[in-house]
Amino acid sequence: MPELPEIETVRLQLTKVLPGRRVEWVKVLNSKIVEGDLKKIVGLKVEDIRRRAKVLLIDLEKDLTLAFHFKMTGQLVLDYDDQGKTYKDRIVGGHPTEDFVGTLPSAHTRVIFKLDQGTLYFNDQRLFGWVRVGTKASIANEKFLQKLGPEPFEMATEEFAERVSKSRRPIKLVLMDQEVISGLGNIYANDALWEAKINPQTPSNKLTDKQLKLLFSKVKLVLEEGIKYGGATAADAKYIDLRGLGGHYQDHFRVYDQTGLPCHRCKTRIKKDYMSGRGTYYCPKCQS
DNA sequence: TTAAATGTTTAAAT
DNA sequence: CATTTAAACATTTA
Repeated sequence: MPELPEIETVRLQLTKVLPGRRVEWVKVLNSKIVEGDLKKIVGLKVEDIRRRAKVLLIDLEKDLTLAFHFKMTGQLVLDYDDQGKTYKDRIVGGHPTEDFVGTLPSAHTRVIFKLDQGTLYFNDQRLFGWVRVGTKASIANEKFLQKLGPEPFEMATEEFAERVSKSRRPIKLVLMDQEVISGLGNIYANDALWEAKINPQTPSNKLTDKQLKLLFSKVKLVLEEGIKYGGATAADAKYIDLRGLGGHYQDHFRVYDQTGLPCHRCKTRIKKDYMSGRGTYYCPKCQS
């Protein structure tokens, strides 16, 4: 599920309660998604929680780091008081499913981290995600993190323009290319292009300086808004209002998942095509 | 029954 | 070599 804003939302939530907690034990329910020996972190205290692109990083004592990638359906649920078993005692983030509010561990729980206070569950129904453990440096040096392009909020406009305009590929695919700019996925790429009035098929090297500059500002705008609203919880509105958890960016989608609805600018119906197998939403009039 | 889903990797085709 | 598309991963839901 998650893109940069959804992971950032989880990070902000966990930062409130996780630092200082000690790991009592770890139980791996599906070893397929785990790399490294999670036993290494037993007895260690959580020090910091970071994010790089769509990867959540939990730093512990002894210079160790846990790295989580949620891919399409990963989620973290922290039952922070061990009060048990209702959503009232939980922090949830990631792909919204009934696991947020049901009994844990669930059928999709892959790893359980028992803390001195609270329990953290990593759930992932499709098993695309992963959890890795290693020294801070070894995690940072892994191929996946190594290849990532700059963070949108740490990149200069000129750098964005230079990296993006180097490619002849369609701009939407370039925005989603984590080696060019990291953190954008299908929702925010679609929405940023609508904001900038650029057709998703436009070859990146055909964009004018003006368009590149505008696009970069819109990229940051939609990401900021995603973070402001706590990320997107997709169409599963049933999980949104329990505690105000799960995020509300879906109420602010520009074009993503808006097929057939009127464009907010010109009322033309939003169209859906496919690019590289991914749903691509745009206004055929103002993004022509 | 078929299609699609907020992601990434790999192989195969252009 | 650059680029593109499709398939793969595994599961659920419309």
